[in-house]
Amino acid sequence: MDLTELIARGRPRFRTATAFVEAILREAILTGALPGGTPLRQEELAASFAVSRMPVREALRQLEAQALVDFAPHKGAVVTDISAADGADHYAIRAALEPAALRLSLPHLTAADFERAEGLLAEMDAEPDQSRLGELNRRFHLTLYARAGRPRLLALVEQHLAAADRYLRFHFAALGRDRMAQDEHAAILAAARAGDADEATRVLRTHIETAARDLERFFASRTD
Amino acid sequence: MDLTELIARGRPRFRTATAFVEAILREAILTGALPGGTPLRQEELAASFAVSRMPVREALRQLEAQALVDFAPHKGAVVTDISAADGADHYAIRAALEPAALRLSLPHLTAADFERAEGLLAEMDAEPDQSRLGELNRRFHLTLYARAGRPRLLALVEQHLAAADRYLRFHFAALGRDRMAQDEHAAILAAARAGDADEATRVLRTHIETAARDLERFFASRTD
DNA sequence: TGATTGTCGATTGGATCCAATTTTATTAAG
DNA sequence: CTTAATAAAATTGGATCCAATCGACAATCA
Repeated sequence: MDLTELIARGRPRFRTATAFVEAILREAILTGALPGGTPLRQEELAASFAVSRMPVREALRQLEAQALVDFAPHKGAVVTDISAADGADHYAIRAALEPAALRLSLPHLTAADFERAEGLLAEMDAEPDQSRLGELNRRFHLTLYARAGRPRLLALVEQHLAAADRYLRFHFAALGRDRMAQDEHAAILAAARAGDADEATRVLRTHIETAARDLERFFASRTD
Repeated sequence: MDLTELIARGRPRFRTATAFVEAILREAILTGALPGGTPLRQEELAASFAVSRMPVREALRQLEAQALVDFAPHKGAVVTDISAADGADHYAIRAALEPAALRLSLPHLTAADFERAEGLLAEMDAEPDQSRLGELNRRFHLTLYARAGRPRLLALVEQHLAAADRYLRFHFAALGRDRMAQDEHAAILAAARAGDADEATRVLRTHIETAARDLERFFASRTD
């Protein structure tokens, strides 16, 4: 288990030990540093974080509610496994939520927002580090939804965008970065800029559903 | 604070004290027994539940992740306030998720499922107790989505359906039970039975959006 | 030989205790 | 009388300790 790097920096950035542990663990799970199925022993984690078992326990509880770990009474916590079915589940949620968020947000997007989104696309084209692409992709999407004025909806979208990051590496493995759908991103941005909500949400939904199908195909070919 | 009745029965139904506390608190919040804004003192709750403060803390953490309580460091937990904005947020999420769930579920619904849904509508017509209507309404909706085969999506839908229950009482206060949209429910069921996914999801979305507008109007008239 | 039961080790769940922080009450100054 | 500073009380965050439960392995019996 290689959490030491993540732990080393940024300890005092957090108000409470629980928040600290929770943030680092979530990061580790979403980036794949802690793969699905990894058992999370409380004492071991507590030693790594140099805290007692209690903040670890509370952090694990919160991660459980976010569906990032599975909790079994007296058995312990395990990093939620990724699977074809789970991936399809996440993408189905994204396909439902994100077009709705975009539709609400679009009328209130400013020129500066579009500039920022376009900048993020350019960054993605130039970014060599695969692990940072997920965050850029997330920020691009969230920029377009940011003006929806629905905090809960946005929190849900952000959560499932982050969860989808766990599957992003499979897209790379299967298709390479060329297929990272930059053209689709550009099409979404263009339609949004033109104020065409129907077209923008349609392209966005297709974008997400295409990614879901790619993922499904990858898993299907892998089980052979 | 009147939790004693809820606490008294059904203590040994749960495997752990944390699960027990969490279930009762969620029930109390969703039914309105604990109104929005209520501060949740750990020691006080621990005494009520006859446990120590620790299971209370873990339960509160989980409820925080479910957006039912707000947590502030060193300040404590407070039952999340209901408001026009928050209600609109929940209904926006429902309007996005539920049609998607219905569309996935519809092709796999059986005759028995439709029977069950119809039975629930009949029960709603006959039910005099307002507090049980929320659960019946929830079960009607969930019956239609149950075959979606997407556990996470269904869990999200269930969570936000339950959250919407907190606003159901306002519908009663404003419109009375006649306006409880039984005709809309019947229309959704009829379209689903006919296998018309487009019509069923359209009516469902309208159903949710109408409820959202009613709620908004009620809040608007209330602030005068 | 195979199934069942019992014991031991490991791990989590829960309780109590202490520390840190916030809030409230109090006092002093303007 | 209001306000600022400060001290005391209340409340939460974290650590340590004990109890309960689960898993594995061994011993026993059919």
